[in-house]
Amino acid sequence: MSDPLLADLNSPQREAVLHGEGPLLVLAGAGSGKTRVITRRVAHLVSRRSVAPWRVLAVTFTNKAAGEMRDRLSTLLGPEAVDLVVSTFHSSAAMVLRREAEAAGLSRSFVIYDEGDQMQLVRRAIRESGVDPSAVNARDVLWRIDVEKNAGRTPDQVRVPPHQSRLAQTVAVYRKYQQLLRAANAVDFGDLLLLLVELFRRDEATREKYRRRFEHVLVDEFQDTNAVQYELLKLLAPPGANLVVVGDDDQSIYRWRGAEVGNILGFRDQYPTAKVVTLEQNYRSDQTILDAAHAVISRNERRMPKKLWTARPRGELLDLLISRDERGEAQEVARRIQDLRREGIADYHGVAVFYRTNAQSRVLEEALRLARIPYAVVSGRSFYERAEVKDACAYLRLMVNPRSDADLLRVINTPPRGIGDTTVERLTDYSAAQGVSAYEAIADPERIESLGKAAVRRLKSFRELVDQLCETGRMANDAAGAVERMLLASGMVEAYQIEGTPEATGRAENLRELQGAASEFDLQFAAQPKSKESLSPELPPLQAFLERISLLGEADGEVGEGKVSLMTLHAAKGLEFDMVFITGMEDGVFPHARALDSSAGAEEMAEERRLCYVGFTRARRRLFLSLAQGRALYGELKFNPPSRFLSEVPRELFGFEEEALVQRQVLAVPPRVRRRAEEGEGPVIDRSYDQRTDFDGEAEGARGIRVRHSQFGMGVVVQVDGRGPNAKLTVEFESVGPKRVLARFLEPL
DNA sequence: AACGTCACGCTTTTT
DNA sequence: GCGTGACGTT
Repeated sequence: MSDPLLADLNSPQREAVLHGEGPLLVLAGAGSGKTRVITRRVAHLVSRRSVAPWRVLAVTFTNKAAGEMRDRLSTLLGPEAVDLVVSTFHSSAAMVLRREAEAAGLSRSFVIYDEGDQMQLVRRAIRESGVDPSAVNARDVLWRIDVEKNAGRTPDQVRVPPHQSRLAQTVAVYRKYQQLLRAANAVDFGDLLLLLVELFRRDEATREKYRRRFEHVLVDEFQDTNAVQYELLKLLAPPGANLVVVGDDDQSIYRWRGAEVGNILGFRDQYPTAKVVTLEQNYRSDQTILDAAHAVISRNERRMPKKLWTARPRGELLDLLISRDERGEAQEVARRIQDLRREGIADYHGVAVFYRTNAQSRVLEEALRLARIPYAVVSGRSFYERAEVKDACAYLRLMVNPRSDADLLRVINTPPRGIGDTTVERLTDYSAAQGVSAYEAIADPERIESLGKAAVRRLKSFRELVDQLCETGRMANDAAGAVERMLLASGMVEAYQIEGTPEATGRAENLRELQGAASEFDLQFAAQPKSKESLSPELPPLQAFLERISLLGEADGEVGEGKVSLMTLHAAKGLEFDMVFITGMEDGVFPHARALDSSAGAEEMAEERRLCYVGFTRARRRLFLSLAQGRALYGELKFNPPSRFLSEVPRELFGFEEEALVQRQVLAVPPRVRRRAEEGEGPVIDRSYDQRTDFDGEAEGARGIRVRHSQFGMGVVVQVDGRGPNAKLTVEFESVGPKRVLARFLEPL
């Protein structure tokens, strides 16, 4: 037992690492060391069981996770780690698709379209598929296409029941959209997986080739896999194969992106021989935090039973912060952060503030700035989303693949060169009618009869520009040089310089930054050790760079050094902090109003609850839960009740004087609920009874009681007329003074 | 082609 | 309450 790969593992972890042949499901609770299990297992396979590194495929969801795993494996294995295939679903699929481009019906130089390109293409597909443009909405259609692709369905596989003309139209657009993608030699993110599934289904020889190659397949965050991803895994690893999936059903928070918790819950149905190992020892949080998390998550019905425990002490009690409104909340958070720092309990780096929706970040940022607390919003994107950067990328992709209509149309008049909407429309009409790409159409613009002389001339000169760029692209032996020449030839930088405004200067700087990113890439690319077993096909530097920026959002959501981190609860997954603040703990904010909607399925609420579990379990030492009594939402002031998740946490886990809060009339503890609470099992805030009918028969006695109205907030009943839910009450509100309202719109506190 | 204005609608967002 | 997209005006 002196093997250093095993020495510091607990017994289930070791069991997972040492597991021999066949499928394995590792149910890894939050903070239970799952990445450690995967990396050790891979290291063990290679160094103790003589598995060739290139026969191991480890798949993750994010580039960041893949990068971390690769780093850890390099440390464990040294140079041998180079041959391991550690990458995201999408990039490994892209690599295989490029290698097998012909069989998959693609050209090897296909480009990958992002959401903006997709949107543009959908709009065009709507126009060209003959469906009534006013009957469909491009956003909805794109969403639906994504859903179908995530489910693994091609247009032909979508079942349209009779009399569903709307769906039929959507499918027609989907079909056209696919044609346009193929014509442009482009794929979208969904295609990367779907086309590979199709290829593996159709072509047994190719499927066998990869089955043989990947003797061991390991999947991280398995709870987030969607139907196509699972299908791909099943094709690659038939029952009985060495497939190791690691995940936590309780942390499945991407259902709306197609993730299927059912994949992990039902894994044993697909892989009946799978061994199951459950990791429940948590190495991150104090017990109090784990107890709170468990109290919330255990209310979900469809989950694998497990309960985290720690060898660590109980730790501090939870803090509940209650503020008047969202600005008060932000100030309170800032104040607490300063306190923590002053008392030497935490440094900025160890503090994170989470919120349910991005819209909440603004007020928080303002308060932190005012308090001079350094912070960083972890969003993970932005740079590659800027218009000028996207334009530049469109040029780069054109250099590799001029048939890419989305890219060509994007930059045909960027910078302005007198090719207006009318000309573009005539061009696309022509190219659609002729069934050629826009690039092919402008080879000879005279053939487009509808065009005037000036337009023809301008299109010709644009075509020359594109050809020149393609030539440059072919000759380039590094990405940075190609970017530089593109920036010059396209006139982009020049146009911004002429404009001269501070904004334009900023844009020009961003373009330089892109060039900088390219040179950085070139250095890495040159230094990268290449093995002949590498899965990634040999790509010219510019193409490799493009592949990288298409598949890699940005320099992954960096948690700033010496800064407080601000992020959505979703973005928090996988991270950990000493101190965690979760703001907006109100029904309607978190859980989100959409999950509260009675028309929403219970699964929505279950997912919010999992999100809450994710949020809680990010905290190592202290967890601050914060709510505002009133909050500006969509431009109007809303008074939402405290989050139900708060009431699910046992009261003894909170470090406050309940009486004081009741006196401040912040916590609603109606007498009968209080009775249960005093018996020791009740929650702090219980609103499980139906408040709306609570005035029934008691209306006369309602005078003087405190109520809450969803619009007017807190108030006191001063007069009662009538009985039951339709009784008219006069209420003195704190915010707006006296109002007459119906009892059923009030919530007694 | 650039600007204005109006209406809408509105989580989360690994790739 | 704010940003986006669709339309209309100059």
